[in-house]
Amino acid sequence: MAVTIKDVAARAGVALGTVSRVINGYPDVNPRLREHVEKAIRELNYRPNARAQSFVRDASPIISYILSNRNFFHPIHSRILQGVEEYCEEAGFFVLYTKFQYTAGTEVSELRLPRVLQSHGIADCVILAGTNYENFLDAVEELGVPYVLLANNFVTAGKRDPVDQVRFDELNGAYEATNYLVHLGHERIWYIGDLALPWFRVRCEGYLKAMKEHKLEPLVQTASLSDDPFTNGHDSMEMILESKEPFTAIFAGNDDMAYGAWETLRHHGLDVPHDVSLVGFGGQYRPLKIPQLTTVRVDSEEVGWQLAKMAVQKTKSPRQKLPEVLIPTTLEKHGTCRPLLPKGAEAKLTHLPH
Amino acid sequence: MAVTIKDVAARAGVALGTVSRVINGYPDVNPRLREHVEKAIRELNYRPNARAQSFVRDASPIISYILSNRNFFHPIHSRILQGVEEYCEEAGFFVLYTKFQYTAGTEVSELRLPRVLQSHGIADCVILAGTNYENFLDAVEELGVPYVLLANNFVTAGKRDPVDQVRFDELNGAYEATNYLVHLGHERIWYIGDLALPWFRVRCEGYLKAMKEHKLEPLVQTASLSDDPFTNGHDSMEMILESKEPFTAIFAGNDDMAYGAWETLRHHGLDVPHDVSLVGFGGQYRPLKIPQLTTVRVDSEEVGWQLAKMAVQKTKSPRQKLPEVLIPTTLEKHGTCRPLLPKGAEAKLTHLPH
DNA sequence: GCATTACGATGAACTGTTTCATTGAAGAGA
DNA sequence: TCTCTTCAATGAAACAGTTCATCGTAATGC
Repeated sequence: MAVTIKDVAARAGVALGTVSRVINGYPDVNPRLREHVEKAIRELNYRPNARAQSFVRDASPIISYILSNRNFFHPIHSRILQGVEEYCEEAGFFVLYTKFQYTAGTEVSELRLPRVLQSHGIADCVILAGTNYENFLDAVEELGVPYVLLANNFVTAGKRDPVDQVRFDELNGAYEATNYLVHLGHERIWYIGDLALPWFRVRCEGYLKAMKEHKLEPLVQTASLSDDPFTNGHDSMEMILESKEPFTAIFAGNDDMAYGAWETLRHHGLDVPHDVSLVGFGGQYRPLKIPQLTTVRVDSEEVGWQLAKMAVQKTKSPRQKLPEVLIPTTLEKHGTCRPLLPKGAEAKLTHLPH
Repeated sequence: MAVTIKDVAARAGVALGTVSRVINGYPDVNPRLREHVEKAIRELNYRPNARAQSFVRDASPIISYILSNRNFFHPIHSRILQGVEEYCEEAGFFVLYTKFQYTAGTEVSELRLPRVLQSHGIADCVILAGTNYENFLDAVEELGVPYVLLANNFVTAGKRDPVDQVRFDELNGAYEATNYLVHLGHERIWYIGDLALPWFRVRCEGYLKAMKEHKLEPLVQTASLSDDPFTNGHDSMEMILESKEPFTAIFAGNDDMAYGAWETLRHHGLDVPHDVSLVGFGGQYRPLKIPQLTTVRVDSEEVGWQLAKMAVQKTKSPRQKLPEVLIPTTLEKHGTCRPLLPKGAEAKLTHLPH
C-alpha cells in the first residue's frame, strides 16, 4: 500500500541500506548517488514509516506529560504544557498528554498506573506535573522509566535528593512580595491561604520570613473555608473584616484568592488600592480588572521549557542525575498597591467594616 | 535487556505464538496453559513492547490534537483538550498535543506542516482545533491522514460538506442570550465584538436575528480596537458611552470583553446589574467577580469528547464520512442581568456618562 | 607492478510482535 | 481399525526500517 524504503531503493537502483543512509544524512555516500536517491524519494513521495523507525531504533521521540490530580485545567498547568510543547517541537520530540488521578495513601502495588506507563516503549521519559506524592514516584522508579518532576506541588514526608526536578521559587517570591509591601510602609499585612495545601504553606513561609525580619506581627488567615480559591479568598476576607483587626494590606496565596478578597473589600466599600493594598500570586490571568492585580508572576512557559529540556536530556542518558533547576519568580507591580505616608501623616491607616 | 515475549515463552515452555494469543485474549488456548503463561508473565514482569506492537499491527493508538494559530492557551481550548484526553483514555488511545502556526495565504505546497504529519505512522487520526483555514485542510487531505475538525473557528470562503466535524452552536447561543435580555424588558441592547474575527461575526448574527424578530434597533459596536479582548471590551464600552446613545444592556461577544466593559461601566459609576445588564459568551472562567457573570456557556469538555469520539471512529474506518455533531450552548443566568420595569414605571432607563 | 588504504555500496542479520498455514493429538463415527 | 473432524499449539513468515561486517573498486605509495 504505502511506499517503502524498498520501493525507493528499486527506483533509484541502489541497495536499501544506501537509501537509509541518505535519509539519515550519513556522510559516506556519493553525492551523485545521494541526489539520485533524493530524486526517487521526491518522485515517490516517500515518507519513512515512523512505527518501523522507532521500533528498530528502540527509541521513541515521545515525551509524556502526566498531569496528576488536577481535574480542571488551571492556567499555570496549561502554560507549562505550552512550554513543554515548544521545547519538544524544537528538539524533535512529541508530547503525549495524559491525566492521572490517584490518592497519596494508595499502596504502590495497588496504583492503577496511567496506560502510557503500563506498556513498554510508548514514551522514553515522562514529566510528572500537577500534585504528586511519594507512592507514584516509587511506582515510576520501579518501572524503570526515566522521569522528571515538577517539584513545587510534590508532597513528601521524607527527604529526596533534589535531582531531576524543576521548581519555581515560591518561597522567595512570597518573601519579596511581602518585603515590597513593607517597603511601601505597610505593617499590618495579612496573609491568606489554605495551609492544608503545600504550596500555600511554602508561600506563607516566605511571608513569615519577611515579617520576622522586619519584626512585624504576622497575621495569617488560613481557614480552609472552601475548595474554590475565589470563595476561599472571599470568605477569608470576611473573617478578617469581622475580626476588626486593623490592617492595610493583603497578600493572597494565589490570584483567585486575591480576586475573591477584592470583591469582598469592594462589597464593604473599601477601595483597592486606596484603602487596602493587595498582592496575589500566580500571574497567569490576562488582565481582568482595573487596576490590574499586583502579583508574583511565575514564568510557567519557562518552567515547561526547563522540564522538557531535562526530559530530553534523560532520554539520552537515562541514568544520569541532573541537578535541580530553580526558576525565579518576579514581582509584577501593577495598580493594586500604594505607598503609605510616613507614620502620623495620615490619621487613619486601618479600616474596619462599616 | 528488556524481557520479551520470547523469554516468557521459554519460561512457560510454550511457543511464542501461544504467548501472543494469551496476551491478546484469544479464545482457543487451553486454560491450564493460559494460566501457565500468565504466571510466567507475572514472574518476569513482562510488558509488551508497544513499539513492536504498533509496528506489526500497522496502527498506532495515538490521536494528535493540533491546536492551530493560538499563541496562548485560552481556557476553552484547554478544556476541549481535557475532553479529548478523557475520551481517549477510556477508549485506549493516547493524545499527542501539538501546536501549529500558519497563515491563511500560504500555498499548500509551501506549508511547513507539523512534524506529526510529516512522518508517516505517528498518529492515525488528527484533531484540528484552534483557528484553521482551507489551505491546511487541503494539505492534510493530500497526505491522506484522516482528520476531524472543530468547525467553529474554521474560516472558509467556499462551502464544505459538514462532515467529520464538531461544532458548538454559537448562533443559537447568541440568539437565546439576546432573547433573554429582550424578555427581561430590555430594548436598547448593544452587541460588542470584533467582527474581523469569524466567531464574533457568528455571534453577532444570532444577536441580529433576535433583534430583528422583536423589531428592535440593532446596536453594534464592532471596532477592532485591540487584539486583547479585555481591552477591546473596555474601549468599546467607552465609545458607546461617548456616543450618548441610551441603552440598558450589553451583550458581549466573549467573557473577556464583558469583563472589560464591566470595568468601564464601574469606572463611570454605573452598576451591574442595577444600571446596566450584562451578558458574556464562553463560560470558561470560574467565578472571578460578584455578581457572577451571566453568560452563554459552551460545554467544551463535551466538544472535546465528541471530537475524540469521532477521531477514534475514523481510525477504524478512515474513509467513512461522519455527520456533523452540533453541541448546544446553554445560557447560564447569574447576577449580571435584571428585569426592567414595564415602560413608564421607571423614570430613567438609560444612562449616560457623568 | 604489487600491496595497501580509503571509500562507497552492498546485503544479510536483527528488532518484537502478530498472523496464519501447518501439524499433532485426541475424539467421534463407521 | 481406520478415517474424519475438532481443537490446540507450533513455527515460520512478514512487517519496514537500521546497522554492520564484508566486498569491490579505485587511488595511493613504494
